[in-house]
Amino acid sequence: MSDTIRVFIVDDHPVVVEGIKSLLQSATGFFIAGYAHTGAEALETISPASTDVVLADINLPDMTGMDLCKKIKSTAPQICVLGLSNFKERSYITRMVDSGASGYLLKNTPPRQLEMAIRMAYEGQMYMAQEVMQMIVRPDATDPAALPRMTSREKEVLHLIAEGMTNGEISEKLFISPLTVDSHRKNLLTKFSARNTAALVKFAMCNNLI
Amino acid sequence: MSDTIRVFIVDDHPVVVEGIKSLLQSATGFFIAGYAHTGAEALETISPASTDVVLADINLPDMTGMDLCKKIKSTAPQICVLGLSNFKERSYITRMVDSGASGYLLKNTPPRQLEMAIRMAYEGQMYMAQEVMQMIVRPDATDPAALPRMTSREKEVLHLIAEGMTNGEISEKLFISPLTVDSHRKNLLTKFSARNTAALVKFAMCNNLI
DNA sequence: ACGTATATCCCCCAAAACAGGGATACACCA
DNA sequence: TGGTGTATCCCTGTTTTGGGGGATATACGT
Repeated sequence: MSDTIRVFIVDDHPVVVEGIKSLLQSATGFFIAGYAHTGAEALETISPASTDVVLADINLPDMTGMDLCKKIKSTAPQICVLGLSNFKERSYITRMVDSGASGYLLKNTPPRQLEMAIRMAYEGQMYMAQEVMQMIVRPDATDPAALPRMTSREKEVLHLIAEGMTNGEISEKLFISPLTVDSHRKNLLTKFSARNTAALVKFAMCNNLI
Repeated sequence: MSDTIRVFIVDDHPVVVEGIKSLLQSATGFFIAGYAHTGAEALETISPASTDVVLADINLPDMTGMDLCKKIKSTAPQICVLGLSNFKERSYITRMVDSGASGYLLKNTPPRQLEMAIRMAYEGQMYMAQEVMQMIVRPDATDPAALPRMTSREKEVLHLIAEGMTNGEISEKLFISPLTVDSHRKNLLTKFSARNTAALVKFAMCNNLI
Protein backbone atom coordinates (compact mmCIF):
# COMPACT_ATOMS: atom_id res chain seq x y z
CA MET A 1 0.00 0.00 0.00
CA SER A 2 3.06 2.22 0.31
CA ASP A 3 3.82 2.18 -3.41
CA THR A 4 2.81 5.08 -5.56
CA ILE A 5 0.40 3.91 -8.24
CA ARG A 6 0.82 5.56 -11.63
CA VAL A 7 -2.57 6.14 -13.23
CA PHE A 8 -3.37 6.98 -16.85
CA ILE A 9 -6.80 8.36 -17.71
CA VAL A 10 -8.62 7.92 -21.03
CA ASP A 11 -11.90 9.77 -21.49
CA ASP A 12 -13.17 12.07 -24.19
CA HIS A 13 -14.82 14.36 -21.65
CA PRO A 14 -12.22 16.79 -20.30
CA VAL A 15 -14.40 17.33 -17.25
CA VAL A 16 -14.18 13.71 -16.25
CA VAL A 17 -10.43 13.67 -16.76
CA GLU A 18 -10.02 16.78 -14.64
CA GLY A 19 -12.31 15.40 -11.96
CA ILE A 20 -10.40 12.17 -11.60
CA LYS A 21 -7.07 13.98 -11.72
CA SER A 22 -7.94 16.27 -8.87
CA LEU A 23 -9.48 13.45 -6.86
CA LEU A 24 -6.40 11.32 -7.12
CA GLN A 25 -4.02 14.19 -6.53
CA SER A 26 -5.72 15.02 -3.27
CA ALA A 27 -5.39 11.40 -2.18
CA THR A 28 -2.06 9.86 -1.27
CA GLY A 29 -0.30 7.15 -3.17
CA PHE A 30 -1.31 8.13 -6.68
CA PHE A 31 0.54 9.76 -9.54
CA ILE A 32 -1.09 10.90 -12.74
CA ALA A 33 1.00 9.31 -15.48
CA GLY A 34 -0.94 11.09 -18.19
CA TYR A 35 -4.24 11.24 -19.98
CA ALA A 36 -5.78 11.02 -23.43
CA HIS A 37 -9.08 11.84 -25.08
CA THR A 38 -9.13 9.10 -27.70
CA GLY A 39 -8.10 5.47 -27.94
CA ALA A 40 -5.45 6.15 -30.57
CA GLU A 41 -3.99 8.98 -28.51
CA ALA A 42 -3.91 6.69 -25.48
CA LEU A 43 -2.07 3.96 -27.34
CA GLU A 44 0.55 6.46 -28.54
CA THR A 45 0.97 8.20 -25.22
CA ILE A 46 0.90 5.42 -22.64
CA SER A 47 4.38 4.42 -21.58
CA PRO A 48 4.30 0.87 -20.28
CA ALA A 49 7.36 1.52 -18.15
CA SER A 50 5.69 4.32 -16.24
CA THR A 51 2.06 3.26 -16.03
CA ASP A 52 0.43 0.87 -13.59
CA VAL A 53 -3.29 1.36 -14.06
CA VAL A 54 -5.36 2.74 -16.93
CA LEU A 55 -8.83 4.15 -16.38
CA ALA A 56 -10.63 3.81 -19.69
CA ASP A 57 -14.02 5.13 -20.68
CA ILE A 58 -16.18 2.54 -22.43
CA ASN A 59 -17.41 4.90 -25.14
CA LEU A 60 -14.47 6.55 -26.81
CA PRO A 61 -14.87 8.43 -30.07
CA ASP A 62 -12.62 6.16 -32.12
CA MET A 63 -12.91 2.75 -30.47
CA THR A 64 -14.63 0.95 -27.65
CA GLY A 65 -13.11 0.61 -24.21
CA MET A 66 -12.95 -3.13 -24.82
CA ASP A 67 -10.82 -2.71 -27.91
CA LEU A 68 -8.51 -0.32 -26.13
CA CYS A 69 -8.24 -2.70 -23.22
CA LYS A 70 -7.36 -5.62 -25.47
CA LYS A 71 -4.70 -3.60 -27.25
CA ILE A 72 -3.15 -2.44 -24.02
CA LYS A 73 -3.14 -5.92 -22.54
CA SER A 74 -1.59 -7.40 -25.68
CA THR A 75 1.39 -5.06 -25.66
CA ALA A 76 1.71 -4.53 -21.92
CA PRO A 77 -0.11 -7.23 -19.97
CA GLN A 78 1.20 -5.98 -16.66
CA ILE A 79 -0.86 -2.81 -16.98
CA CYS A 80 -4.25 -3.10 -15.30
CA VAL A 81 -7.27 -1.57 -16.99
CA LEU A 82 -10.42 -0.38 -15.28
CA GLY A 83 -13.55 0.25 -17.33
CA LEU A 84 -15.34 3.51 -16.72
CA SER A 85 -18.87 4.25 -17.79
CA ASN A 86 -22.24 5.73 -16.99
CA PHE A 87 -24.02 2.56 -17.95
CA LYS A 88 -24.25 -0.76 -16.25
CA GLU A 89 -25.26 -2.85 -19.20
CA ARG A 90 -24.40 -6.46 -18.84
CA SER A 91 -22.84 -6.91 -22.24
CA TYR A 92 -20.47 -3.99 -21.67
CA ILE A 93 -19.33 -5.38 -18.39
CA THR A 94 -18.87 -8.92 -19.52
CA ARG A 95 -17.03 -7.82 -22.63
CA MET A 96 -14.70 -5.69 -20.53
CA VAL A 97 -13.93 -8.61 -18.27
CA ASP A 98 -13.42 -10.78 -21.34
CA SER A 99 -11.01 -8.22 -22.66
CA GLY A 100 -8.92 -8.57 -19.55
CA ALA A 101 -10.09 -5.60 -17.53
CA SER A 102 -9.66 -5.56 -13.78
CA GLY A 103 -13.01 -4.04 -13.02
CA TYR A 104 -15.81 -1.77 -14.00
CA LEU A 105 -16.49 1.61 -12.43
CA LEU A 106 -19.54 3.78 -12.69
CA LYS A 107 -18.75 7.44 -13.11
CA ASN A 108 -20.71 8.37 -10.02
CA THR A 109 -18.43 6.22 -7.87
CA PRO A 110 -17.55 7.94 -4.59
CA PRO A 111 -13.88 9.01 -4.31
CA ARG A 112 -12.99 6.47 -1.65
CA GLN A 113 -14.22 3.66 -3.82
CA LEU A 114 -12.38 4.96 -6.83
CA GLU A 115 -9.20 4.81 -4.81
CA MET A 116 -10.03 1.32 -3.59
CA ALA A 117 -10.76 0.13 -7.09
CA ILE A 118 -7.42 1.41 -8.36
CA ARG A 119 -5.58 -0.15 -5.47
CA MET A 120 -7.40 -3.43 -6.06
CA ALA A 121 -6.49 -3.41 -9.72
CA TYR A 122 -2.90 -2.65 -8.85
CA GLU A 123 -2.89 -5.67 -6.54
CA GLY A 124 -4.09 -7.80 -9.43
CA GLN A 125 -7.60 -8.17 -8.07
CA MET A 126 -10.96 -7.20 -9.36
CA TYR A 127 -13.29 -4.40 -8.48
CA MET A 128 -17.00 -4.46 -9.09
CA ALA A 129 -19.60 -2.06 -7.82
CA GLN A 130 -22.27 -3.90 -5.88
CA GLU A 131 -25.04 -2.80 -8.22
CA VAL A 132 -22.99 -3.88 -11.21
CA MET A 133 -22.41 -7.25 -9.63
CA GLN A 134 -26.07 -7.90 -9.01
CA MET A 135 -26.73 -7.36 -12.67
CA ILE A 136 -24.03 -9.75 -13.80
CA VAL A 137 -25.14 -12.54 -11.56
CA ARG A 138 -28.82 -12.34 -12.32
CA PRO A 139 -29.44 -10.83 -15.75
CA ASP A 140 -33.21 -10.70 -15.71
CA ALA A 141 -33.67 -10.31 -11.98
CA THR A 142 -36.62 -12.54 -11.33
CA ASP A 143 -37.44 -12.52 -7.66
CA PRO A 144 -35.67 -15.62 -6.33
CA ALA A 145 -38.57 -16.33 -3.98
CA ALA A 146 -40.97 -16.39 -6.90
CA LEU A 147 -39.04 -19.12 -8.69
CA PRO A 148 -40.96 -22.37 -8.89
CA ARG A 149 -39.13 -25.17 -7.22
CA MET A 150 -38.14 -28.21 -9.20
CA THR A 151 -37.99 -31.78 -8.04
CA SER A 152 -34.62 -33.45 -8.29
CA ARG A 153 -35.79 -35.47 -11.25
CA GLU A 154 -36.94 -32.36 -13.03
CA LYS A 155 -33.58 -30.70 -12.46
CA GLU A 156 -31.90 -33.73 -13.93
CA VAL A 157 -34.12 -33.69 -16.99
CA LEU A 158 -33.74 -29.94 -17.41
CA HIS A 159 -29.97 -30.25 -17.47
CA LEU A 160 -30.07 -32.91 -20.13
CA ILE A 161 -32.56 -30.93 -22.20
CA ALA A 162 -30.21 -27.96 -22.10
CA GLU A 163 -27.41 -30.22 -23.27
CA GLY A 164 -29.39 -30.72 -26.44
CA MET A 165 -30.64 -34.24 -25.73
CA THR A 166 -34.02 -35.42 -26.98
CA ASN A 167 -36.64 -37.16 -24.88
CA GLY A 168 -35.51 -40.48 -26.29
CA GLU A 169 -31.86 -39.92 -25.45
CA ILE A 170 -32.68 -38.72 -21.97
CA SER A 171 -34.87 -41.75 -21.37
CA GLU A 172 -31.99 -44.06 -22.24
CA LYS A 173 -29.63 -42.17 -20.00
CA LEU A 174 -31.98 -42.24 -17.02
CA PHE A 175 -33.37 -45.73 -17.72
CA ILE A 176 -36.95 -44.53 -17.89
CA SER A 177 -39.57 -44.34 -20.61
CA PRO A 178 -39.46 -41.51 -23.16
CA LEU A 179 -43.03 -40.83 -22.16
CA THR A 180 -41.93 -40.15 -18.62
CA VAL A 181 -39.30 -37.75 -19.83
CA ASP A 182 -41.97 -36.05 -21.86
CA SER A 183 -44.11 -35.70 -18.74
CA HIS A 184 -41.26 -34.05 -16.90
CA ARG A 185 -40.65 -31.76 -19.82
CA LYS A 186 -44.28 -30.71 -19.87
CA ASN A 187 -44.29 -30.13 -16.15
CA LEU A 188 -41.22 -27.94 -16.51
CA LEU A 189 -42.87 -25.93 -19.27
CA THR A 190 -45.93 -25.44 -17.09
CA LYS A 191 -44.02 -24.59 -13.91
CA PHE A 192 -41.94 -21.96 -15.62
CA SER A 193 -44.73 -20.70 -17.88
CA ALA A 194 -42.47 -21.30 -20.84
CA ARG A 195 -43.96 -21.54 -24.28
CA ASN A 196 -41.42 -24.03 -25.49
CA THR A 197 -38.06 -25.55 -24.74
CA ALA A 198 -36.09 -22.56 -25.99
CA ALA A 199 -37.83 -20.22 -23.56
CA LEU A 200 -37.43 -22.79 -20.80
CA VAL A 201 -33.70 -23.03 -21.29
CA LYS A 202 -33.31 -19.28 -21.46
CA PHE A 203 -35.26 -18.72 -18.27
CA ALA A 204 -33.35 -21.43 -16.47
CA MET A 205 -30.01 -20.00 -17.58
CA CYS A 206 -30.99 -16.48 -16.56
CA ASN A 207 -31.85 -17.68 -13.11
CA ASN A 208 -28.83 -19.87 -12.60
CA LEU A 209 -30.92 -22.98 -12.57
CA ILE A 210 -28.56 -24.66 -14.99
CA MET B 1 -9.21 3.34 6.41
CA SER B 2 -8.41 4.45 9.94
CA ASP B 3 -11.35 2.63 11.53
CA THR B 4 -10.84 -0.69 13.19
CA ILE B 5 -12.93 -3.33 11.42
CA ARG B 6 -14.48 -5.94 13.68
CA VAL B 7 -14.40 -9.34 11.99
CA PHE B 8 -16.31 -12.48 12.90
CA ILE B 9 -15.17 -15.83 11.48
CA VAL B 10 -17.40 -18.83 10.78
CA ASP B 11 -15.72 -22.04 9.67
CA ASP B 12 -15.90 -25.60 10.91
CA HIS B 13 -12.17 -26.11 10.45
CA PRO B 14 -10.33 -24.78 13.50
CA VAL B 15 -7.19 -24.51 11.39
CA VAL B 16 -8.79 -22.06 9.03
CA VAL B 17 -10.17 -19.97 11.88
CA GLU B 18 -6.76 -19.84 13.53
CA GLY B 19 -5.08 -18.98 10.28
CA ILE B 20 -7.33 -16.05 9.57
CA LYS B 21 -7.15 -14.86 13.17
CA SER B 22 -3.40 -14.71 13.17
CA LEU B 23 -3.30 -13.11 9.74
CA LEU B 24 -5.64 -10.33 10.75
CA GLN B 25 -4.01 -9.82 14.13
CA SER B 26 -0.67 -9.24 12.50
CA ALA B 27 -2.24 -6.66 10.18
CA THR B 28 -3.42 -3.30 11.42
CA GLY B 29 -6.98 -2.11 11.54
CA PHE B 30 -8.67 -5.40 12.37
CA PHE B 31 -10.23 -6.76 15.52
CA ILE B 32 -11.44 -10.33 15.90
CA ALA B 33 -14.98 -9.99 17.18
CA GLY B 34 -15.34 -13.72 17.63
CA TYR B 35 -15.69 -16.97 15.79
CA ALA B 36 -17.97 -19.99 15.47
CA HIS B 37 -17.78 -23.47 14.00
CA THR B 38 -21.41 -23.88 12.97
CA GLY B 39 -24.12 -21.68 11.53
CA ALA B 40 -26.32 -21.96 14.61
CA GLU B 41 -23.42 -21.08 16.88
CA ALA B 42 -22.68 -18.09 14.70
CA LEU B 43 -26.24 -16.81 14.84
CA GLU B 44 -26.22 -17.08 18.64
CA THR B 45 -22.81 -15.56 19.12
CA ILE B 46 -22.66 -12.71 16.64
CA SER B 47 -23.41 -9.39 18.28
CA PRO B 48 -24.68 -6.97 15.65
CA ALA B 49 -23.51 -4.03 17.72
CA SER B 50 -19.93 -5.19 17.73
CA THR B 51 -19.48 -6.85 14.35
CA ASP B 52 -18.75 -5.23 10.98
CA VAL B 53 -17.82 -8.08 8.70
CA VAL B 54 -18.51 -11.82 8.84
CA LEU B 55 -16.31 -14.31 7.01
CA ALA B 56 -18.48 -17.36 6.40
CA ASP B 57 -17.49 -20.72 5.03
CA ILE B 58 -19.82 -21.96 2.30
CA ASN B 59 -19.99 -25.52 3.61
CA LEU B 60 -20.96 -25.48 7.25
CA PRO B 61 -22.06 -28.65 9.03
CA ASP B 62 -25.57 -27.45 9.80
CA MET B 63 -26.44 -25.03 7.02
CA THR B 64 -25.04 -23.51 3.86
CA GLY B 65 -23.16 -20.25 3.82
CA MET B 66 -25.99 -18.78 1.77
CA ASP B 67 -28.55 -19.57 4.44
CA LEU B 68 -26.34 -18.12 7.13
CA CYS B 69 -25.79 -15.03 5.04
CA LYS B 70 -29.50 -14.53 4.49
CA LYS B 71 -30.24 -14.92 8.19
CA ILE B 72 -27.55 -12.46 9.16
CA LYS B 73 -28.67 -9.91 6.59
CA SER B 74 -32.30 -10.21 7.65
CA THR B 75 -31.59 -9.42 11.30
CA ALA B 76 -28.61 -7.12 10.84
CA PRO B 77 -28.39 -5.79 7.29
CA GLN B 78 -25.53 -3.48 8.12
CA ILE B 79 -23.23 -6.45 8.68
CA CYS B 80 -21.28 -7.41 5.56
CA VAL B 81 -20.76 -11.05 4.77
CA LEU B 82 -17.94 -12.52 2.73
CA GLY B 83 -18.23 -16.06 1.40
CA LEU B 84 -15.24 -18.32 1.96
CA SER B 85 -14.64 -21.55 0.13
CA ASN B 86 -12.24 -23.85 -1.63
CA PHE B 87 -14.45 -24.09 -4.66
CA LYS B 88 -15.21 -21.62 -7.34
CA GLU B 89 -18.43 -23.14 -8.58
CA ARG B 90 -20.66 -20.71 -10.31
CA SER B 91 -23.84 -21.65 -8.52
CA TYR B 92 -22.21 -21.16 -5.12
CA ILE B 93 -21.00 -17.75 -6.04
CA THR B 94 -24.18 -16.51 -7.62
CA ARG B 95 -26.25 -17.81 -4.73
CA MET B 96 -23.98 -16.03 -2.28
CA VAL B 97 -24.40 -12.77 -4.16
CA ASP B 98 -28.14 -13.36 -4.30
CA SER B 99 -28.11 -13.88 -0.57
CA GLY B 100 -26.62 -10.44 -0.11
CA ALA B 101 -22.96 -11.30 0.32
CA SER B 102 -20.30 -8.70 -0.35
CA GLY B 103 -17.92 -11.02 -2.05
CA TYR B 104 -16.47 -14.44 -2.42
CA LEU B 105 -13.01 -15.46 -1.26
CA LEU B 106 -11.04 -18.55 -2.04
CA LYS B 107 -9.24 -20.03 0.94
CA ASN B 108 -5.88 -19.76 -0.77
CA THR B 109 -6.24 -16.00 -1.03
CA PRO B 110 -3.00 -14.20 -0.21
CA PRO B 111 -3.07 -12.21 3.07
CA ARG B 112 -2.97 -8.81 1.40
CA GLN B 113 -6.01 -9.61 -0.66
CA LEU B 114 -7.88 -10.96 2.32
CA GLU B 115 -7.33 -7.61 4.00
CA MET B 116 -8.42 -5.75 0.89
CA ALA B 117 -11.55 -7.85 0.59
CA ILE B 118 -12.55 -7.15 4.17
CA ARG B 119 -11.89 -3.44 3.74
CA MET B 120 -13.91 -3.43 0.53
CA ALA B 121 -16.81 -5.17 2.21
CA TYR B 122 -16.63 -2.72 5.08
CA GLU B 123 -16.86 0.12 2.57
CA GLY B 124 -19.99 -1.45 1.15
CA GLN B 125 -18.33 -2.62 -2.02
CA MET B 126 -17.79 -5.98 -3.52
CA TYR B 127 -14.76 -8.18 -3.72
CA MET B 128 -14.24 -10.85 -6.32
CA ALA B 129 -11.11 -12.79 -7.03
CA GLN B 130 -10.15 -12.42 -10.68
CA GLU B 131 -10.44 -16.13 -11.35
CA VAL B 132 -13.84 -16.19 -9.70
CA MET B 133 -14.96 -13.29 -11.84
CA GLN B 134 -13.92 -14.93 -15.08
CA MET B 135 -16.09 -17.89 -14.22
CA ILE B 136 -19.13 -15.79 -13.44
CA VAL B 137 -18.95 -13.83 -16.62
CA ARG B 138 -18.32 -16.73 -18.90
CA PRO B 139 -19.56 -19.97 -17.38
CA ASP B 140 -18.33 -22.40 -19.98
CA ALA B 141 -15.27 -20.47 -21.04
CA THR B 142 -15.36 -20.94 -24.78
CA ASP B 143 -12.50 -19.05 -26.35
CA PRO B 144 -14.08 -15.76 -27.45
CA ALA B 145 -12.01 -15.78 -30.61
CA ALA B 146 -13.40 -19.18 -31.53
CA LEU B 147 -16.98 -17.99 -31.39
CA PRO B 148 -18.62 -18.00 -34.81
CA ARG B 149 -19.81 -14.57 -35.77
CA MET B 150 -23.45 -13.98 -36.49
CA THR B 151 -24.97 -11.66 -39.02
CA SER B 152 -27.27 -9.01 -37.64
CA ARG B 153 -30.31 -10.85 -38.96
CA GLU B 154 -29.19 -14.03 -37.26
CA LYS B 155 -28.77 -12.22 -33.98
CA GLU B 156 -32.26 -10.88 -34.32
CA VAL B 157 -33.69 -14.30 -35.02
CA LEU B 158 -31.70 -15.86 -32.21
CA HIS B 159 -33.12 -13.40 -29.73
CA LEU B 160 -36.66 -14.10 -30.79
CA ILE B 161 -36.09 -17.84 -30.69
CA ALA B 162 -34.84 -17.50 -27.12
CA GLU B 163 -37.99 -15.57 -26.30
CA GLY B 164 -39.92 -18.69 -27.15
CA MET B 165 -41.26 -17.63 -30.51
CA THR B 166 -41.83 -20.12 -33.34
CA ASN B 167 -40.67 -19.68 -36.89
CA GLY B 168 -44.14 -18.55 -37.87
CA GLU B 169 -44.34 -15.91 -35.17
CA ILE B 170 -40.88 -14.62 -35.93
CA SER B 171 -41.70 -14.38 -39.61
CA GLU B 172 -44.70 -12.19 -38.82
CA LYS B 173 -42.67 -10.00 -36.55
CA LEU B 174 -39.90 -9.49 -39.09
CA PHE B 175 -42.19 -9.41 -42.13
CA ILE B 176 -40.41 -12.27 -43.84
CA SER B 177 -41.36 -15.80 -44.82
CA PRO B 178 -41.35 -18.55 -42.19
CA LEU B 179 -39.07 -20.43 -44.54
CA THR B 180 -36.52 -17.67 -44.31
CA VAL B 181 -36.66 -17.77 -40.54
CA ASP B 182 -36.14 -21.49 -40.77
CA SER B 183 -33.06 -20.93 -42.91
CA HIS B 184 -31.61 -18.59 -40.33
CA ARG B 185 -32.42 -21.06 -37.60
CA LYS B 186 -30.64 -23.84 -39.44
CA ASN B 187 -27.65 -21.64 -40.13
CA LEU B 188 -27.45 -20.83 -36.44
CA LEU B 189 -27.58 -24.49 -35.53
CA THR B 190 -24.80 -25.22 -37.98
CA LYS B 191 -22.61 -22.28 -36.96
CA PHE B 192 -22.76 -23.16 -33.30
CA SER B 193 -22.70 -26.91 -33.82
CA ALA B 194 -25.86 -27.16 -31.78
CA ARG B 195 -27.95 -30.30 -32.01
CA ASN B 196 -31.19 -28.46 -31.50
CA THR B 197 -32.70 -25.20 -30.34
CA ALA B 198 -32.27 -25.97 -26.64
CA ALA B 199 -28.53 -26.45 -27.03
CA LEU B 200 -28.35 -23.35 -29.21
CA VAL B 201 -30.00 -21.18 -26.59
CA LYS B 202 -27.85 -22.57 -23.81
CA PHE B 203 -24.65 -21.97 -25.73
CA ALA B 204 -25.71 -18.47 -26.67
CA MET B 205 -26.60 -17.65 -23.08
CA CYS B 206 -23.33 -19.06 -21.77
CA ASN B 207 -21.41 -16.85 -24.13
CA ASN B 208 -23.37 -13.68 -23.55
CA LEU B 209 -24.72 -13.75 -27.08
CA ILE B 210 -28.22 -13.14 -25.79
C1' DA C 1 -16.04 -7.77 -63.49
C1' DC C 2 -15.96 -11.52 -60.36
C1' DG C 3 -16.17 -13.89 -56.25
C1' DT C 4 -18.14 -13.83 -51.51
C1' DA C 5 -21.42 -13.00 -48.08
C1' DT C 6 -26.01 -12.03 -46.79
C1' DA C 7 -30.76 -12.30 -47.04
C1' DT C 8 -34.45 -14.00 -49.05
C1' DC C 9 -37.56 -17.86 -50.58
C1' DC C 10 -38.80 -22.77 -51.89
C1' DC C 11 -39.21 -28.20 -51.73
C1' DC C 12 -39.80 -32.90 -49.37
C1' DC C 13 -39.84 -35.73 -45.52
C1' DA C 14 -38.77 -37.48 -40.99
C1' DA C 15 -38.23 -36.58 -36.17
C1' DA C 16 -39.25 -34.30 -32.24
C1' DA C 17 -41.96 -31.46 -29.41
C1' DC C 18 -46.46 -29.75 -27.75
C1' DA C 19 -51.43 -30.15 -26.09
C1' DG C 20 -54.82 -32.60 -23.83
C1' DG C 21 -56.09 -35.78 -21.50
C1' DG C 22 -55.62 -40.30 -17.95
C1' DA C 23 -53.58 -43.91 -14.90
C1' DT C 24 -50.69 -46.38 -11.36
C1' DA C 25 -47.56 -46.82 -7.46
C1' DC C 26 -45.07 -45.15 -3.63
C1' DA C 27 -43.75 -42.24 0.15
C1' DC C 28 -44.63 -38.97 3.44
C1' DC C 29 -47.26 -36.28 6.53
C1' DA C 30 -51.23 -34.83 9.11
C1' DT D 1 -56.41 -43.12 7.14
C1' DG D 2 -56.71 -40.04 3.72
C1' DG D 3 -54.64 -36.43 1.24
C1' DT D 4 -50.58 -34.57 -1.26
C1' DG D 5 -46.66 -34.79 -4.01
C1' DT D 6 -43.54 -37.32 -6.86
C1' DA D 7 -42.35 -40.43 -10.32
C1' DT D 8 -43.68 -43.43 -13.45
C1' DC D 9 -46.18 -44.83 -17.80
C1' DC D 10 -49.76 -44.51 -21.62
C1' DC D 11 -52.93 -42.54 -25.66
C1' DT D 12 -54.39 -39.45 -29.65
C1' DG D 13 -53.51 -35.92 -32.13
C1' DT D 14 -51.35 -31.47 -34.18
C1' DT D 15 -47.57 -28.34 -34.57
C1' DT D 16 -42.92 -27.34 -34.88
C1' DT D 17 -38.27 -28.57 -35.82
C1' DG D 18 -34.53 -30.64 -38.14
C1' DG D 19 -31.95 -32.58 -42.35
C1' DG D 20 -31.08 -32.38 -46.97
C1' DG D 21 -31.31 -30.13 -50.70
C1' DG D 22 -31.69 -25.76 -54.20
C1' DA D 23 -32.62 -20.91 -56.05
C1' DT D 24 -32.51 -15.77 -56.54
C1' DA D 25 -31.16 -10.95 -55.65
C1' DT D 26 -28.43 -7.55 -53.57
C1' DA D 27 -24.38 -5.56 -51.67
C1' DC D 28 -19.56 -5.16 -50.98
C1' DG D 29 -14.96 -5.36 -51.73
C1' DT D 30 -10.88 -6.65 -55.07
